[in-house]
Amino acid sequence: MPTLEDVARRAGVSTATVSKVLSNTPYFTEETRQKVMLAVRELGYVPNLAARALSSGRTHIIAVVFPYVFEAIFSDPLTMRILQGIEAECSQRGYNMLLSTPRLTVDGADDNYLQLVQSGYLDGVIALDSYPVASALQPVHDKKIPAVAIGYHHSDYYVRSTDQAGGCQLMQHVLDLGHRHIGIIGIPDDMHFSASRRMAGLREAASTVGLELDTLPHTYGDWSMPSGVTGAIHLLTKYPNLTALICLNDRMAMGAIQQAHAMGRHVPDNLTVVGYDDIPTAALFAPPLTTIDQRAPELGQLAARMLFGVLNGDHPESIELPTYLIPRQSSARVPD
Amino acid sequence: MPTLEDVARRAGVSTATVSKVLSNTPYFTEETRQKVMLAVRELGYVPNLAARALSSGRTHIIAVVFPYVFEAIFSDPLTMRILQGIEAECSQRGYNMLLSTPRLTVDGADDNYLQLVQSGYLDGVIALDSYPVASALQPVHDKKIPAVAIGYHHSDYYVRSTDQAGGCQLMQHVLDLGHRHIGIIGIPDDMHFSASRRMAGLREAASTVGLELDTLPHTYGDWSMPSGVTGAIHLLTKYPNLTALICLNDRMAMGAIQQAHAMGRHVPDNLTVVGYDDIPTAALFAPPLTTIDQRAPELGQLAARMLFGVLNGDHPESIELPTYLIPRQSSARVPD
DNA sequence: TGCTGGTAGTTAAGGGCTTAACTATATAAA
DNA sequence: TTTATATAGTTAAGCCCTTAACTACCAGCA
Repeated sequence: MPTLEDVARRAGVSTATVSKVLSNTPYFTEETRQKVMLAVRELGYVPNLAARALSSGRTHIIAVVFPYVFEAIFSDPLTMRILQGIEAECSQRGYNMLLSTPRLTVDGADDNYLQLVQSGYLDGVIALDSYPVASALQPVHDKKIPAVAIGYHHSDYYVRSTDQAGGCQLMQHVLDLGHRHIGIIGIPDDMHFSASRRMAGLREAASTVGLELDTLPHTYGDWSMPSGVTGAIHLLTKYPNLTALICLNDRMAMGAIQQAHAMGRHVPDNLTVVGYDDIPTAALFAPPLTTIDQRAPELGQLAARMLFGVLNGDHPESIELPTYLIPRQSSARVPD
Repeated sequence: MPTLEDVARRAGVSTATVSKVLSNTPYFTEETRQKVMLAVRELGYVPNLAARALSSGRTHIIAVVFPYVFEAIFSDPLTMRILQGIEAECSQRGYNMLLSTPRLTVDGADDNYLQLVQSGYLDGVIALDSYPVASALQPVHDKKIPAVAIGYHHSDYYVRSTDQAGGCQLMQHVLDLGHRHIGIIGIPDDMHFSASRRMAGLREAASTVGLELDTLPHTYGDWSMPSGVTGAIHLLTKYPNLTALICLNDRMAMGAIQQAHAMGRHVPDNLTVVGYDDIPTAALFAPPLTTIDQRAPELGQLAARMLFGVLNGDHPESIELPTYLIPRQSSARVPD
């Protein structure tokens, strides 16, 4: 592989000149530029990124961090949509995405991840940071690496969805349809910040009609579809008079609907079920799912833009992205 | 940040000793090892990966390449499952995954990708390489970087699913249920190798009952759900006597089912629809989808294992992974 | 004329690690 | 006793690039 020196020799200039021409520094004659570029092309020169990284301290790699907590992060369709948003920005700016999935426990992240963060390999980090158990960005902040959080752990820069408002919209929708016997399939409060915000939203909306959230029948799942099934069994058996089920994500809602059907309840005639996230499948489900769109790709895209802003020395404002109620056929007016 | 030299000074040995102890070279007294490790711990030393890469030529980074052709790769749930398999192996071996999504056209891949491949950043590459338009691994092979293909482009090492056998199983299932008026929603042959293999499988099975595949009504989609809707409109309108629809992936099948319902056909009583891939949603769909499981996570995992084999100087055997028919409720015996 | 300041390019010092080549000692074999 | 060999550690070159500091030149101006 040709090196800078080869190019310099061929172009009849110093390596410094080549380096500077390539990084588009001013103060060079057009002629020198041409000479250098010609040599680069003739030799098929491509800079060695490791050398560049060592010498300049910039790797052009950003890490995208999806912590692994109680569930493989890859089973969540949201992950991909966020990733897609980030990818679009990175590829446009010539940055590379390193995908890291640290195992996160109360003791913090695993050693592999810690090493990676300390290794000097990363120009910046974007992390899904919403697990109360620990912050994936902690070691990143300690090392003073530019970082953007998607979520609720403390970070100078973050993007997040207005989860509380989303929860509020969802409950409001159900209440507007006349439901008062409402069951909740949630997530343990200490598992996920977004979940507890959504719960707070539910509580807020419920209180406007004098309903106390904590008195409503509720159970906990783990985001997965099967846990929605289990949750529905529990609630519908114990509280057969329920007319609506609010689930904190779409996959649990889909599980709940499936189980409701299996138990002879018809959705939505006989039972309203709503979810959260608007994953691609939600629209295709039978019945199509009423849910909250939290604009996941935008979340990723904005996080990436913010990070590049920080890398350029800016101090971008953190962002809260609004949510949108997507009413579909899984929710209906309470039967008289 | 402490460097090797700091550690060496503190431990009272040379930098070479530290380096070798850390990389677990033989010929050191237990005492020296302890001294070095102690100094490492006391200083919180973490090797600088860029320096290590520059000097050793190994970065501990492998690229996972999902080319971008006519559809954002992130909209395919398969992608994630493959990624999951790869991730499991990498994290276990302390390798990092760089996610790259080159834009692939007849002129080859985009410059960003080409640069990345040439940059010396990559110890190895795993690529989804099934697009006839171009091979994402071409530049990787040219550069003699160890690589494993998931797909059909030429590569010394590859894993692939037995797509033809899968197509065969799918058609056989439909034939066994007594269907003879069968419509196909496929993919243009020159779009995707796997798709054309699956078609070959359909053809093979059809011929065993004297049915000529090319005489069957067929149309083309692009893997997406909406294209399944369009395909179903086309086929069911023009050929109302069809009793079965074979779709080359699940998303198109789900679109087709949705459209069939909209047109007053009941699946499966009135129309059998089958898909391919067994994406997570397939089991949750209404009705649950009969499909082919191609073991995507294993595909990823095996590819990663193979790559690490190659990196260790082995010459692993390429692998063809069998497919499994998953009969569910979207297919039924042809009505008399 | 002498000075300032902008333009064009060079020199050379790192950046932090790996590793080939070497030295030095202890042990075993001849 | 000498020689070969395994063990234990060191020295220093090299990986390829960036960049601070420097030289050299020229135009403009008091």
